[in-house]
Order: sequence, then C-alpha cells, then structure tokens
Amino acid sequence: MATPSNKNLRTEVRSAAFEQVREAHQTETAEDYVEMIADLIAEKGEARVVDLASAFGVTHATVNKTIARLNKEGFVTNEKYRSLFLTPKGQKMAEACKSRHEIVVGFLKSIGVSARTAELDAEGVEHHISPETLKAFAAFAKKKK
Amino acid sequence: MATPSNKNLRTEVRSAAFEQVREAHQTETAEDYVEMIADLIAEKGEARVVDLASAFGVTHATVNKTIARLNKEGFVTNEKYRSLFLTPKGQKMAEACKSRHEIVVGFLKSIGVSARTAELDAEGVEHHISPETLKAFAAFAKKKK
DNA sequence: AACCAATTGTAGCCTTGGCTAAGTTTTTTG
DNA sequence: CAAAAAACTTAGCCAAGGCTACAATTGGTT
Repeated sequence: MATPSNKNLRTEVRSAAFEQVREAHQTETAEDYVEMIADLIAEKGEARVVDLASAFGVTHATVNKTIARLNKEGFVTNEKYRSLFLTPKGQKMAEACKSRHEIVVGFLKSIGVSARTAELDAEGVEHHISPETLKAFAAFAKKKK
Repeated sequence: MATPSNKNLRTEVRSAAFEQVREAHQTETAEDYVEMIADLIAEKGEARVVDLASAFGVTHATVNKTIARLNKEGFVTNEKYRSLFLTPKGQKMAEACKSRHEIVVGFLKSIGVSARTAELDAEGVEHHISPETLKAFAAFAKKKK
C-alpha cells in the first residue's frame, strides 16, 4: 500500500486512533491534577484538597479519591489532613503538561482564536495532541510571532 | 475586570474549562458511534455490531451496551439480531461530526502535519473544539489552499 | 432439514470519576 | 482555651465503558 487513497488511510488508521483516544483518557486526569498541584504550589505556596476541588469544579470527595489513585501510581505524596506534594515523577509530568498547554494556547491565539476560548479549548485538546502535531503548533506560532 | 492579566484570565476560566471537558466526554461516545454507523451504511450498505467492534477495537459486548444507551437516548434504532439504523436525530449528529472531523483533519494537514497523524489526532481533538475554534480552523485551511 | 459457524445478546465483573452523607481532624476565633 | 468553622477522610451510591464467559439466533452448506 504505497500510496493509499484517503479512504483506505482512514480505514487503516481508525482503530488505532480510537485506541489512542482511550489511552489519552487514562492519563488525562493524572495530567490535569499534577499540573494543577504544581500551579497551586507555585502561586500559593501549597496545594490543598479544597483548592483542587474548587479549581476543577468537583467535590472534595472526588478529589480525595483521585489523589489516592495518583499516590498509588507514584505521582503525589500526601499525609492525612496535610497539603499535597508532587513526587519527582509528578513534577516531571507537570512540567511537560504546562509546556504543552502553553504551546496549544499560544497556537490557538496565533490563528485568531480569542484568549478565553483558547484557554477553554486547550484544556480538552492538549491531551490529544501527538508530538508531531505539537511540534507543528510550536513552529507555526513561532513563525507567526 | 476589563483587561484581565493572562494569569487572572486563566484562573477565571479554569473550572469552566474542566466542566467543558467533562461535558465533551459525555457526548464523545455518542458522536463516534453515530458517525461510524453512518460511514458503515454509506460504505457497506449496513452497520452491524461486529463492524463497530472491529472499527473501534473493542469487544462486541461493549458495542452492545453502548448501542443500548444510544437507543435509549434516541440516536439509534435496532431490532434484535439485525443491523443498526440512525434516527433522524442520530443522522443529524453524524453529519455535523463528519463535517467537523474533515475540517480538523484538513486543518492539521494544512499546517504541515502528516496525513496519518492528522487522522490519529483529529479523532481525539475534534470533540473538544468549540464553534469559534472550528471556524478559525476552517478559515485558515481555506486561505492556505 | 440439519448442522455449524458467525453474529448477536446477556450476565456479571472491574475501574474511573462523579455524587451525598456522615464522621474526624485541624484551625480559627470569640 | 473551648467552641465553631473549615478542611479532610471515609463509606457507599451511580453511570459509563471496558472485559470474559456463556446463551441464543441467524444464515450458509451440505
């Protein structure tokens, strides 16, 4: 299949695409939480359950359950009734996410999307951007500037 | 707050963004299924459970459960052991999704992303694109052509 | 017509990520 | 410093979307 038609390409790639989406969904929450924890520590000196709940718009019970999972998976450390910290693994992930987020927001603005919408859409879009596309975004936004 | 700083904007918009993502996740499956059913009917004359399972890379049991939900929600009609059909509501949704999908793929290609990656990423990205951003994508791809 | 393979359906399990409600611990404040 | 408020934990519920295993139906072949 040296030069597949668009239709064949689409068919061929289909199930891989859906699998990629399912994988992204599994890391999405972890990414959002570590990034938010890093932001909160940077902005306010500490990250508390109540801050995360308010930032995500969910209840503190939900935050608690998620934190337990992130702890188990080695992204977060926490002592009972105390504020949250990132492990080195969590910090690394947070940095990558922050950078990716900024690239996506900057790119959307550079093609004329409003700042508000850029923020809103970036939050959903960023988890589904491959390295190749991210590179294209960064290159375009840079050229545009 | 007439001219909010970037930081304030981000904070202000945050929880709305996450809520938007959660909403998108709730419609995502419905959108993928109706679009796939429409494609299958167009390509092969009918849409069967087994085709959907293979296209999405999941088991037929999973497809079955999802179809039951889509039926309950009025997107799909099905008789036992027969192929699947879209309701008018489902057809309308399928058309909107197909169009949006094509815009996203075309746009990604227009900024230099390979056809394969464009397809892969579009599948995840398309559910998180607001009308404003979609418009910007379409305008850019058109200008580029 | 009967059998076999493929397809479809059903039951039951798991994880994630929501929620409410009730109980603890910490912190603030009168 | 004791009481009230705030923050946190825990338990238990729900729906979605995965899965395996088994049951039922359909459709082709012989």
